[in-house]
This record gives sequence, C-alpha cells and structure tokens, in this order.
Amino acid sequence: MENREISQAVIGRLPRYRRYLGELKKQGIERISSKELSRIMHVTASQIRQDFNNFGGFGQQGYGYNISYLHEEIGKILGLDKSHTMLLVGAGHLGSALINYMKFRTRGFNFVAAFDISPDVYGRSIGGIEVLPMEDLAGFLEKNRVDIAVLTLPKEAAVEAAEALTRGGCRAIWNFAHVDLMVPSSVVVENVHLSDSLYKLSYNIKRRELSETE
Amino acid sequence: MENREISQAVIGRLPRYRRYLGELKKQGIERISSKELSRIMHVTASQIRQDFNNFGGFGQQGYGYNISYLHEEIGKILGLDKSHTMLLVGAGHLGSALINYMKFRTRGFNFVAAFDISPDVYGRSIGGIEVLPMEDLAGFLEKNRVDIAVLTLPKEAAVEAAEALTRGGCRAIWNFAHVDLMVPSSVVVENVHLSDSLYKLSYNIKRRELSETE
DNA sequence: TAGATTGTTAATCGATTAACAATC
DNA sequence: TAGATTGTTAATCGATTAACAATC
Repeated sequence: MENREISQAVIGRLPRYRRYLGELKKQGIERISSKELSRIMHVTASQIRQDFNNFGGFGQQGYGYNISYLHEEIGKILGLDKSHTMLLVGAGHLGSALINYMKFRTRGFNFVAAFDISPDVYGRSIGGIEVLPMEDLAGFLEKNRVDIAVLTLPKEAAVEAAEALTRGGCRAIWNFAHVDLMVPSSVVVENVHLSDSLYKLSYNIKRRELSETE
Repeated sequence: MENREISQAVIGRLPRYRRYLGELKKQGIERISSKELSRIMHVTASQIRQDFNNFGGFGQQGYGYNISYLHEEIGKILGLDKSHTMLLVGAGHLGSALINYMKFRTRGFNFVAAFDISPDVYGRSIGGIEVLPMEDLAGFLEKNRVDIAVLTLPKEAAVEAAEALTRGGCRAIWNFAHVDLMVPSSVVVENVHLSDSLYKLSYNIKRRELSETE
C-alpha cells in the first residue's frame, strides 16, 4: 500500500505536533490553520503542510485542520493505537526509572518482564514487575512475543543482551547503552545516548559564552 | 576568533566520533585514516574529513589521524576539558537515576544540589546529595554559579522551574520534561523527550512490519 | 460569491558525497 | 621518489521554504 518512504526528519517531528495538538484539544479548541499552528510551534506553515501531506489530506481548504481528528491520525501513524509489550533488560537506576514511568503504561506500552545480570536484584519487584535472572531471557522469549526491549545495561552486557534479544525474535530495541548495536535490519533500534546529549549541551554552552564575549 | 557557525548536525556527530576514538585508543591503536574509520563507523570518509575540517586540520596527508590527539581535541571542542556544576531539579525516579549515573561525575559534571517540590523527599539524600525544597532554589542560585540544571519535573512544574532557573542566571537546562521551554536565548536548552523517542520507535516497528509483508 | 486556507509544484537552501590537487 | 591520505573545491542530493492554483 504505502510505498513512498517517509524521511526520519518528518517522523521525528510528528510527536511534537501531536503534543501541541493534544494541548489544544485539552483547551477545547476545535480547529487550527497551519498558519496559527506555525506561530505557536515556531516552525513554518509550509513545513507543517508538507509534513502532514506526506500522509494524505488531513485538512480542508478555507477551514484548516480539525484538531481532534489530526491528533488521532498522527497517533495512528505513530502506531499508538496498538499496544506494545515491553521488556526491561537491565534493572539498575535508569531501568527502574523507566519502568516506573507510569505514563507509558497508560498509553499502551506494557512491561511484561524485567531481567538483570546481578543476582542482588533477582526476585526484587520494580514497578510491580519481578526481576528475573538474565539466563532466563532466551527461554522467556521462546514463550512470549516481545515488541520492545528497553536496554539499560553497561555496554559490554548490552551487546550480548542485544544478540539474545535478536535471536529470540524481539522486534525492537530502545537502546540506552553507549554502544551502537549491530543487529539484523529486521530489528528496529532507537538510541538514547544520554551522554551524547549532555556533550552537545556542553558544546552549546561554550559556544554561547564565546559569542557573548565578542 | 571562531566566527563561522558550525551546524548542529556536525556537533551531533562529534560525541560518536569521540566514542569510537576512545575505543580505538583503549585498544592501543595509534593512528587511523578517514577511510578505515568510515568502514568501522558506517559513515562516508568524506563526511568524516569534512566534519573534522570544520575545526581545522587534525590530520596529516599520507598518514591519517592520530587517535589519541583527535580524541582529546574533540573533547576540547565539546567543552569536556572544563568541569561543570550541575543542579538536579526534580528528584523523582528519573532524576535519581541521572544523579546516580556515576560516569558523569568522573567526567567533570558535578552535581552540587538537588531540589524537589514534594515535602516527602526533603532532606533525603540521593547520590550523596541532600534534596532541598524548591522554595530554596532562587536563594541557592543567588549564592552559587550553576552551569547546567537537569530538569526532571512534570511539565507544569518544569515551566515554573525553568523561569526561576533563568532568573537565577543558570546557563543551561537539560530538559527531560515534555514541554518546550521558552527561555531567553542566552540560556541553552537541550531536550531529551523520552516519549518522542519511543513514539519514533513505535512508528519504525510498524513500518518495518509493513515492508516485510510486501 | 468572496475569503481563507489547503495541497502541491517550484525555488532555495543546506548538508552530504565525490573528486582531486596539495602534501606528508 | 612513489604511495597514501588529507584538506578543500565542486557536484549532487535532500530537505525546507516560497508561491500559487485548487477548492472548501
């Protein structure tokens, strides 16, 4: 059906559009023009229309866009109308924080199990889910379909875990480890490299200071 | 001095270059050509040379790049040779995880205080730092220079906190809240929108499945 | 119908890749 | 010197912005 490939730049903007549309919806506003939305979001109206048109005509000439409808459609494009089973792999501080991030749960991202390499945490419960030993991972994957594995392990362990996840048929990896995972192209990887983000921030502080001195 | 503006696309790639160079250094390798590095990192040699040349000549014709030197220079560009004072604003699960992320500390990112809105956590210590009431934030900023505030609060509280931080002269905000902060241009903001990242992942799972069915 | 605003084509801009002369 | 590989200019590609005809 859809065969035109949509650029990741566009996809990357969809969540932000959806967030703003959600806010407007909450405020009880019914419709909005690309021009007005552009003013609020600080992007060009042209970009907004181009972005939406990648997925077909969501608007109406002379009227604009219906907020509630557009919000829902973007949700569907992002796959938020379906629920996802999730696995926590690495039950340290960061992993615990993510599993406790209740918002995910209410939005169709459901953790079904948690694994860790350290015996210290086996049997402990985080976010209402019992932590299991890493050795059981392969077995678990044989019996259960997993959509997304959240990978919050030190890098060496992360590489190993990614292999086990891939072999076990896990669809996607949300990778918080500081490595580039080499997985077959059938497995989707989304990286969250926190230190990279912090380093970028550090660069921009320096740059800002330099330009202020000038 | 430097006045040519370097694109954020380039800056965004520097941490990854640095990571690979660090690995190579650890392996005891001394030099590398853009061609070889391109093979390892799966980017074009042309891009590598262009990126590095934004900052002047790091290499040598016929030889390549000295790994140790390049690693250090990229660190300097990113401002990693200087230490930064950090503030945790929002001491929930995610905030605690970040403050406990020891790597930061060993790398010159030092937390000096933590604040929260909930009286339940006042006086508690996380990552060796005592959590103070949010009301004390403005006073703290008057007395202490803060480079980076890590903002891990629900969005409404985050907007307020961002204002207080800005007024107090905080240089930069590492924003984990799901809002776009409106701050003066002198304050650097780096967003980590976790749910946006997860939604992108969700889209790509869907897309992968569709293309496999074809 | 007139006004508003989309959908879409065309123009511009910026980023990536290719090519090659300079030079170690 | 010959070979290797950078630094840099030129060509290509893709993404953003502008313009406008279609249409509600």
